Amino acid sequence: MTGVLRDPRRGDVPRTPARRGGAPNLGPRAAAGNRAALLAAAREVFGSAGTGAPLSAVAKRAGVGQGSLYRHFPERIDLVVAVFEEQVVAVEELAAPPGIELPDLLGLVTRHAVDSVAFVDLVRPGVPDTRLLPLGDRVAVVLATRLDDAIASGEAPPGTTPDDLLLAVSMMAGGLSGVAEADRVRRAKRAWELLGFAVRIPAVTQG
Amino acid sequence: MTGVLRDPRRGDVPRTPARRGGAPNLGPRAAAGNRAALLAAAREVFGSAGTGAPLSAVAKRAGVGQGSLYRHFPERIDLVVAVFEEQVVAVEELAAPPGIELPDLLGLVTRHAVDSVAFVDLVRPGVPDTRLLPLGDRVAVVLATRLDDAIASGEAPPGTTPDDLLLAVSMMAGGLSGVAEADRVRRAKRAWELLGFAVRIPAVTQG
Amino acid sequence: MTGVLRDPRRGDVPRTPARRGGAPNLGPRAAAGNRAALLAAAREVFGSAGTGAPLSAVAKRAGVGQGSLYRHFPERIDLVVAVFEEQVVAVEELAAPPGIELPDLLGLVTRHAVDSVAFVDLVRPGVPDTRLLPLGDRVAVVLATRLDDAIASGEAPPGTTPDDLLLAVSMMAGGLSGVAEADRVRRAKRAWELLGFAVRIPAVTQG
Amino acid sequence: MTGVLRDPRRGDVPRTPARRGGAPNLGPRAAAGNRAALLAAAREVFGSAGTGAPLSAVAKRAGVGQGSLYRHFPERIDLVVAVFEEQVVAVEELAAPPGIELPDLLGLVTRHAVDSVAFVDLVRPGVPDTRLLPLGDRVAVVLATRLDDAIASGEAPPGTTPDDLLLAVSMMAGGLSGVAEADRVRRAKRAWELLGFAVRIPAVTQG
DNA sequence: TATGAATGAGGTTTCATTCAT
DNA sequence: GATGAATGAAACCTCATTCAT
Repeated sequence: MTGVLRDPRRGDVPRTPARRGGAPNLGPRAAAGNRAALLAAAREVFGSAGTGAPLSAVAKRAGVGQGSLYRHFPERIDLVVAVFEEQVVAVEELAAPPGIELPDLLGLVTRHAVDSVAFVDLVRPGVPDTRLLPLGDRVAVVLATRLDDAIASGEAPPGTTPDDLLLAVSMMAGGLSGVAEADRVRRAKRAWELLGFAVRIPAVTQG
Repeated sequence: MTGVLRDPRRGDVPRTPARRGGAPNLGPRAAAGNRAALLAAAREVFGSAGTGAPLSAVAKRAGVGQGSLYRHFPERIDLVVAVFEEQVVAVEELAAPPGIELPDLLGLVTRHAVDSVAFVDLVRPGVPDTRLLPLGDRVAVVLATRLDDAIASGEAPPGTTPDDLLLAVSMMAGGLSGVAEADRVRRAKRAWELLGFAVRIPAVTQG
Repeated sequence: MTGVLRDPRRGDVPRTPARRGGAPNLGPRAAAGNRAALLAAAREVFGSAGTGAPLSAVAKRAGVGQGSLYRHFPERIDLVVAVFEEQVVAVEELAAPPGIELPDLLGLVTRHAVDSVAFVDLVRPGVPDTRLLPLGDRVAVVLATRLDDAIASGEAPPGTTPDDLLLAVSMMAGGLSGVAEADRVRRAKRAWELLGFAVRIPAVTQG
Repeated sequence: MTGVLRDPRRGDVPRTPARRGGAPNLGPRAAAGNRAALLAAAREVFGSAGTGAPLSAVAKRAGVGQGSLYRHFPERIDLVVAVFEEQVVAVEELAAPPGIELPDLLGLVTRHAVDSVAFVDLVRPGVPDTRLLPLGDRVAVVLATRLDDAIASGEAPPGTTPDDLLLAVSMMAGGLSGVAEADRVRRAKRAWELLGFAVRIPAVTQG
């Protein structure tokens, strides 16, 4: 009862009860919906303000209490990873059928980059956290499977290595950073032209 | 008694977020077991982190939902009282047979104090809640029954009053607060020496 | 500009300017006064709520912004140490003149304990932070200088060691914890009687 | 460029709280030197932590009071502009003599990008502040003067427009973001290869 | 009745900005 | 003109408590 330097947030200090009107507690049924809402909100917030955006903004946009955000995603990185994971999965799924070619894959990646400033963070090496690297690797693996065909058909420059693919993606994304929404697609297309890659950018985000 | 509080940041988080039907709801049959588990968990958590420890830690350690904790113990003080009650009962039971003497009783109380930082809360007057006082009184009553004999046999200083007994107990406990587990027993023994009381500390908590 | 997982508090997120009416900025001249006010506030807040009390309460009671508190005392322990340091210095100063005896020193320590629940934290070993130990040691050193005389004159029990002095102090303080203000002095006196020490408790805190 | 941001929690704290007359106030004579120190500090801090880094870190690294920073650069953007301006001037000066070619200019720009994460902010359009655009334009103007010669000599791809030059620069910078210091030059070189430009990167920042 | 998720108040800490000296 | 302290808004995170299932 008289501990020195205990965690001060735990202790003799009386807390006032929570819950005094406000949003109703919808119970556990809201869990899945809340998680989805948080992901969607994070996608938008991170997309426009970067992955360092205030988490309180994410919670607010999701219409969810701060505590719920932390229950689902205890650390910022958990949320970041979850957001990127969705996009990586989308790329992997797109690559599943055999007829898909590199321009389609680059196109989807480009679409994600156009929709979210934060996407660059995924494909660049040297990132501080270990859980992002595997995601970048997964993208690299998928892209690499179509590289030889693309070079053969002139849709990628000869001499392109798998590493170059990720470099090219981050360069394309770099060309978008700070660019107004309306100009992004045009800039992205020109970036790929300068790099000598063919791309087919879908109209809307798939998955 | 060790490692009671795991990193709380990792605590309540659902690993598989929308998993339905996680732990089996045993219904009413679990009630008695849950109550016991909560008490045991509270004894350990309060023992190492004080009676102000997070209740979520108690529920987690008991392997019980938060709601169940609140059903059994609507307020924090209910849980605190229940935990102390166990110890008081143990003292009373120890005192039942006629051959038991003051050093045995003080020894058991000391054992409780050594095992739990929170025990001081019980034996000191002026505590914010009124339900702790009767518990302290019950201890006082039990101890007082053996006081005269103890004085007569030199196991307590002459002139000791019943009030002094509780004061001495809280002094002994004060000498323990903040002391590492390993040193507690030694310190407790020296404390009783300084006070001039004989004690016989049992090896493990009885009851 | 697009760093992943930078410290989120530093970044692209626009901040709104501070300073919109409120307390006037009195300039650096307020520094010394603020520090003193913070110390006084901490003494009171820690004294009644323990050293784990909310720092915001300290800042508020001092009439000082949160930021100023952190400028002067970047971590909680800095404030705790500063508060205790004052009391230790007071004991050391009291001990300076030759005529002072152990009962006077114990009396001052008792006065501090009576005035502040938190004082126990200082004299007990095993405390998590390394900066508190030296303060406890300083008290021990001062008290030890008068121990032999005190034993010789019957003001301390024969066989008392310097270590016992600190144990006795924390026992006395333990006897006070949770006790209402009005009863503290009486309890402290009785505690010292039980321990067999003579004390002379001053009427008000010196220093 | 390394270890720019010391632990901020230890930062502005007064070690000796009430010490009067700490650093000597040199008065107006310090003005020019302070401005230069602030610029140098900002270059390093922004270079490693981005243009959103704490201004207090800049002031501290410059060894200058917070107030002085605000006197010289009332808003963050003023400091950002001033930092970039230096680099633009360096490019312009490099371009002054007639023998200089596009690979030299791109090389200098690349050097700046390699040395500073924040350089991307300059060459991308759509940046929130209007005062960065002119700087980007000045770079564009300078680069454009050598474009035709570069195309003619095969040092730039045929069909490159002046706009493409800035896009290419921001792409190269995008390829660097988040990359460890040691790998930057290698990545930058490969980026220019993918883009089909010749560059001559100087060993150290000029100007 | 048990479960476990939701909520939000309140504590901590940082940092942009102002201002007396 | 320089200094360095003050201020407070806002972000972070925890945890007591409620409530749908």
